[in-house]
Amino acid sequence: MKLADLAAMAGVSTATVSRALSGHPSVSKTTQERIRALAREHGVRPNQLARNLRLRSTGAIALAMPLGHARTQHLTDPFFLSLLGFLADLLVDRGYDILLSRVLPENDEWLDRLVDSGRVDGVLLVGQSDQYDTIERVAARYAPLVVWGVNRPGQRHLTIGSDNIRGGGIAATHLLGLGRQRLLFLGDPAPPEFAERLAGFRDAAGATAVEVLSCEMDPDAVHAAVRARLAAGTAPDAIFAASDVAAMSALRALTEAGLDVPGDVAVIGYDDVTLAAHTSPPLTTIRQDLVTGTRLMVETLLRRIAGETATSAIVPPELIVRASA
Amino acid sequence: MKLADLAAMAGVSTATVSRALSGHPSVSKTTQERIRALAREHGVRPNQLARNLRLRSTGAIALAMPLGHARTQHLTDPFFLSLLGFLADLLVDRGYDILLSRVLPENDEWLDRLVDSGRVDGVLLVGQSDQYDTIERVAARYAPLVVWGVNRPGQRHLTIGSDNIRGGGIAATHLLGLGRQRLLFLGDPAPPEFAERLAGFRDAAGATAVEVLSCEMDPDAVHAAVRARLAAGTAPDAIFAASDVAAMSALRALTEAGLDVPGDVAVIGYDDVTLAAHTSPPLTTIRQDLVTGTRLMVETLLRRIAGETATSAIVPPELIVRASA
DNA sequence: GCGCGCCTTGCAAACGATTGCAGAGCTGCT
DNA sequence: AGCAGCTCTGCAATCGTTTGCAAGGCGCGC
Repeated sequence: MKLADLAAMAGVSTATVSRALSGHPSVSKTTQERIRALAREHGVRPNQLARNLRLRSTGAIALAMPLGHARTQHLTDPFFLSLLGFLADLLVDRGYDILLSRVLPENDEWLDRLVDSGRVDGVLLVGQSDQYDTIERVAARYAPLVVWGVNRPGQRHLTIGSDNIRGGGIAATHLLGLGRQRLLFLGDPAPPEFAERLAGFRDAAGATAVEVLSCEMDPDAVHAAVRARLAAGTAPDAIFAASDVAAMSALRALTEAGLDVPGDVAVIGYDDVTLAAHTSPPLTTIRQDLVTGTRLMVETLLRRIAGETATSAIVPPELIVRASA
Repeated sequence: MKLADLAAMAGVSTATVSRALSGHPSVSKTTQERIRALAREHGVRPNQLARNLRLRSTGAIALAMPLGHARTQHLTDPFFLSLLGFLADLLVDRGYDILLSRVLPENDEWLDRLVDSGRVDGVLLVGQSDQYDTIERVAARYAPLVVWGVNRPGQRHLTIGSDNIRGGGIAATHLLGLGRQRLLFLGDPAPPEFAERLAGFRDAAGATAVEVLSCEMDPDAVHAAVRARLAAGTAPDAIFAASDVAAMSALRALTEAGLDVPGDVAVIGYDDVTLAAHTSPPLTTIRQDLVTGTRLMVETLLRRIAGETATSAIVPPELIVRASA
């Protein structure tokens, strides 16, 4: 049932109906009441699509995770899911809906399509993956875009993220403090955030060599990689995993190989997902403060939507010492 | 940049541009190529809103969780989040976007607004909460609506869900088999799925009395409720929690009270969320098969969108025995 | 009695796409 | 030459709102 139908029934124009329903002051109290009552009675609900088209605003925010590197990584990834959960709560509280969008960057148009589709008022991206240049290009012409990820010097697009270099450094320092000497970085060093974690790790390791075990971030792939590595020769005595999920796969592979954690091998993860506190042994990890981070993302985005200025921000990572290292 | 602009540049009508971009056979190869090239060069991307309005289809599915009972329950709830993850993967694979929608049922219009907004081609609901009647009413006039929840005799709306009565029964049987006598059901018995779990539990308990500790499903509330109950008098020797999250809160309260699980009190949860395997002790629980469940939801919904018939379905629950009971 | 201003309401133009129908131009056949 | 038939393109309506502008009706003051 559309406004025009109601207008016909009420014997007025659709213009009047529209104004009555939106409480426009220029329509008389009596007509307003009459139309309101009629609308309730017949269950009239304006088509949002038409409304959005006319108003050029939608009340929706797009949320996407570019899966450039890890095609196999799914939305079921715990880190993404909890980020999503926090963001969803915050946005819903502010009256926005969330468009969870399809992103498989087969070409460099995906982000253009998203921002130009007219379906959303702003875009939130989780991770830059291998799409840094695309994001940079689009951000130059489209303001309401905020990314969870790394911030490089001279970067144009707004990011909120944890200090990955620092986080990597903290991990290395902690492991060295435990007297570990054969350090191994586990994960895909290609995505920017992981690259920074590795860089910070190497930096703080100083003279101590860092072995890199590069693999896809999918749990089975990580598990297989670690198992192969353990079969290949002298085990490391410390593993710094690029994510908690990777760390958990490592834990499993180590246990299966009969190695004790942290006795034989210390393991440290990244993210502090909810699960990390419950693995056995409980995972020592570098926490990303998602409560603060997601709040900043939403605030920054809303500021940009309102046409105000905003800046990137970095939330400090924190070492959470549990039992695995 | 809209089609009309491109049309002006190319010296043709917007009609031709539209047809060229959509590969309509009635526009000549040469014009098609020329317009395509021009479009690429100037980054023309059709406004989806206008397109959807005209076509009366959107390529998006709404996903919502009515929070009638548990106002405090957030989207960060692990069960909802993993359901969301599975659904998102499935829908995205089929080319649909997901509109994660604001649902706070302050009145009984929320679902009408969602289906009449024109923004989605179909609606997926997680849980019926206290909105059973509303859902029933809307389903009578709106076909593409599928709900995760309970199925009652004579129900009109399509549901996919696990057999909660059976699940409750399995829990009771297992606990009685362990020789437990003082059974306690923990959770809010109001939402239909929880009510059924309790009913099945009671039924299978037979002559053995079942105490009900009713509380909000928010973790802190559950924890407080269990603590108060333990302080109040003789502890139960078995707890059946309405969800894994509630079970985990119970675990914490029991440990704090110096009780051993499962020595003093056996604990059994519901859902088998990822976390359940990693609590200490690992949680015995009733698994809901989400892989099958979500696949059925999506298939059923797509069938309804296509105008075909479809029926409700029930996936069997399964007892996962770990260490807590 | 007339004109001014106020209160309501309606007309019609947006918003930006898609598509049925008609017509323009061309070829080819008789 | 004339006409049928085919290929391509454009006109204009349509989807369902919102809103600037203008106008109708009415009261009131002079």
